[in-house]
Amino acid sequence: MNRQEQKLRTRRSIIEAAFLLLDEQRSLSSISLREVARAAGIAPTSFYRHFKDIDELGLTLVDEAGLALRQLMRQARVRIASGGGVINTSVDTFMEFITANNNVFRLLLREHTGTSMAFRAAVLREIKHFNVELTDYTISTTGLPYKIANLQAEAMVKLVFSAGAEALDASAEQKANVAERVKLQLRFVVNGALQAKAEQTSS
Amino acid sequence: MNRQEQKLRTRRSIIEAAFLLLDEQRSLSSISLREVARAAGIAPTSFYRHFKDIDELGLTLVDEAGLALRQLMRQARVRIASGGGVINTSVDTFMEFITANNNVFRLLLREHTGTSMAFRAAVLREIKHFNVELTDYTISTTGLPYKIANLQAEAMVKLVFSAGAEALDASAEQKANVAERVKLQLRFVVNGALQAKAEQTSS
DNA sequence: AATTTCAGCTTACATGTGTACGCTATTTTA
DNA sequence: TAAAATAGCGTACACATGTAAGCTGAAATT
Repeated sequence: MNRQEQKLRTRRSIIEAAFLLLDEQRSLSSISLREVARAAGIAPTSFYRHFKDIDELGLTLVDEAGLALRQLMRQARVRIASGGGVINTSVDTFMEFITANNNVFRLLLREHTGTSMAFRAAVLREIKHFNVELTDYTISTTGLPYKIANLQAEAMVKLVFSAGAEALDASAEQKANVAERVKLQLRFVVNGALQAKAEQTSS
Repeated sequence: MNRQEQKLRTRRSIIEAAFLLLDEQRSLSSISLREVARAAGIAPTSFYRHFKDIDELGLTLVDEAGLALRQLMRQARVRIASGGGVINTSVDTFMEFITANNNVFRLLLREHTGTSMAFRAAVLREIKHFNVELTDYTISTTGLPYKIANLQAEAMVKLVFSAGAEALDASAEQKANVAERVKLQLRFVVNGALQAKAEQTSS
């Protein structure tokens, strides 16, 4: 067996072990090097062959989570193109993501307000992606001026993430309920923004 | 000096020491009993004379933070009564609170998505207070039907808390900027909700 | 075939943790 | 004034942590 291959494989098992540890009760800052090593089936000191720090592993996890999120966006865009309503489709896709990638979203949520400046920054970067993309989309489909489109997009992303947080540990019915509510709230925002534009142009 | 008095005083110093420890880099789950005891100027084992657990201290802190938040609400209500616009006044009051009680808000924010189910529940209870009060207020001032008023209130609280999170570690200018933006977003929501009511009653 | 590289291991140590146990000094009660 | 209660202390222990040092065997290079 190739050496690089094996190393990559071990690296993977470290990352996946870490994700598994990030359940309901744990955050990045509370998982220890030894614990991860144990779960990955390697000696504590072997960890250093792959990551300088446990913080470096943390950043890697956030990046991976961001990647998954971007894939989600792409998926949502495809679905929107094939009809169904932007808000409906986006929220549904998001909720599916949360359900399927429970720990991934939990990581982003926790570290968004977590104790590590570096992790917070990394998560913020991912959220910014959402804002930018949604702003562009809004401008191109509704012709809203940038400022309003951007405010709208930011508000929508915040509401969806908040709803995600609520839905994270909820039952299927509760999730459906949260989804329904946030959809209505998003419509408030969209209609309010449209109205703001009308007022602005008529003055 | 009275004995109860002295005990209360020590208890206070434990609580305040803990709040001081909860700066930018620390969360409830990461402060240790010994650390708190050290900062409070007592022996580690004396801690148990006041709290069963360090978790019990945690819950106490969340409760105190919630109390401060409710005082904030009262203050906002007084200010609103003396004119200035609901949204403007509320957001400004909130931002002042965040600035003055930095660590208190940080605690609520962190534990809202934190690792302890008990802490999360405690924070959610405080947020629910906001929702209920704002819903009632909205119904009484605008006559919106309960469902819409509630959705609106929930969305507004979420947006304000998100903005608070953004403003937490920001400069004065950045804070002003965040405040301005969230005010506009809140207007989107309010107008959107009004429109929803109009549509509902006309159908 | 000989040499170098290196992923992973074992051992070891200093440090921080929660908390059990029992003591002391002072206040409170009887 | 004698007895009981108790806030706070010092000591002690078992345990987990991060990581330094050096070894091993297999893969890669020469």
